[in-house]
Amino acid sequence: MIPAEKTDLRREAGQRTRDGLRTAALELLSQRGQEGVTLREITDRAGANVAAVSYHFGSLKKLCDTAIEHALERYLDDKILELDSLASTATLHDVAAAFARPMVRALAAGGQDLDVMRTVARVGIDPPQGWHRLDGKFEQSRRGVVRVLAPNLPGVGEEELHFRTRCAAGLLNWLALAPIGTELAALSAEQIERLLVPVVAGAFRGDTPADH
Amino acid sequence: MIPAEKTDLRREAGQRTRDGLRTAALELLSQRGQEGVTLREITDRAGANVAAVSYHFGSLKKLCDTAIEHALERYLDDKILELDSLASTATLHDVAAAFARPMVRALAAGGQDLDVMRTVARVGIDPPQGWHRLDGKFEQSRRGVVRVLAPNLPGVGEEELHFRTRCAAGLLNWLALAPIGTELAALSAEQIERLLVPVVAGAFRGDTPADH
DNA sequence: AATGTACTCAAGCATATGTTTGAGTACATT
DNA sequence: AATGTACTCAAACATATGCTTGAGTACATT
Repeated sequence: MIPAEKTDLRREAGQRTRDGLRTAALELLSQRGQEGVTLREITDRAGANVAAVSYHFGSLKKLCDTAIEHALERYLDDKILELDSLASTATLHDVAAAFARPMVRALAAGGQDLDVMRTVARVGIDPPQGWHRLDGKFEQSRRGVVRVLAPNLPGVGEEELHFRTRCAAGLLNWLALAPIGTELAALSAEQIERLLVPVVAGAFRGDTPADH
Repeated sequence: MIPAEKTDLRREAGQRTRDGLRTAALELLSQRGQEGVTLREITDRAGANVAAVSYHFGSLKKLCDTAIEHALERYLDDKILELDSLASTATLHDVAAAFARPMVRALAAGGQDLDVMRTVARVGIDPPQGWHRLDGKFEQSRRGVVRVLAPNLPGVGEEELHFRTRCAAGLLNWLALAPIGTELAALSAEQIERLLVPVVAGAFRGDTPADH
């Protein structure tokens, strides 16, 4: 007799409700941001009762926090995995491609994957206070980029690499949020990558008058 | 007797109220975006009565539209002026510097200049429908960039130049909105420029494996 | 069969929000 | 001085919003 295998239909229904609310919240957060989300719009979309939010999450705020944190973790895990797959001999183009790939894939795929990216991008603009659980993964991701970037750009200081990394990340986030991203979404992942990776790589490399 | 020189104190007071409301609206729009702005917060900040918004602008929506359009026009005029000042012999670095300068100045100056940039950036994410009055200036600005960019990048197609221009603009907009912009604001305009222009120029130039 | 548990639901509550109203004030015009 | 105009203001209104309540249902445990 293994308790874990017991299927309590009530708990399953509750889990479905929670997932539905979380997904609906993510969708609206990705479109309108934290300020533009309303309780009833979420519950309507999820086919749930308004009271379900208080019951399962405590409040609308907590539901949004949960949805955002879930999205952030998916994003960071994806990004770290992509960077870790790089060999130490990775060229600048390889680094830029790995850096951009999660966003490229999300743009091409659309749907929930893109909702995740858009929500993460919005959080980059309006960062929630009092979140520190994912700080480690954030730092891990940043250090990962600088680590594989540095060998390709020996003349650039670490501080400047950091700045360029954040610029490149901002550029990708912008694509997720702005209309140009929607235009890109009509293309295939390969086409988006061909267009975008040179720009990211160029931002990493930088271009100073002394180069010529 | 010149009617234009008559000072009707009532009209002057009304103009002050309008300006105050518009400024307060811009400030809040730059911080929270269109969804996060409330009537009473604007009127409180402007020291005006709630009815003043309906009286002078018709509705909160129209006040916001006015504030946004005002900001957009200031931004576009500034940008076009900066690009027009470029000689035909401008280097890639010159182009990038001119392209980034309005944002660099706003970041260094802060205050209302930065509010304008932030609001413009937010509009880039959530574009208002039914606005076409400034379409011409928008196109003028875009064509201006491509025009001075093309001689520096003979191997890159016009479509790709357009894409890179939009990426670079997105990068700048991101700086205006995200916390990294606030961090930059501690620096002088020269320091920001030294850090940022190479990144913008690099994004323009692009970087493909064939280059090496 | 009896009790408890996990969840759902319609209705209601308090507050926040955009807008309107009608009176009132200060200035300009005649 | 009398009338009209441009504006301000406190109050009220209707709706939207987040949240709670108390009853009700379906399942699990004993």
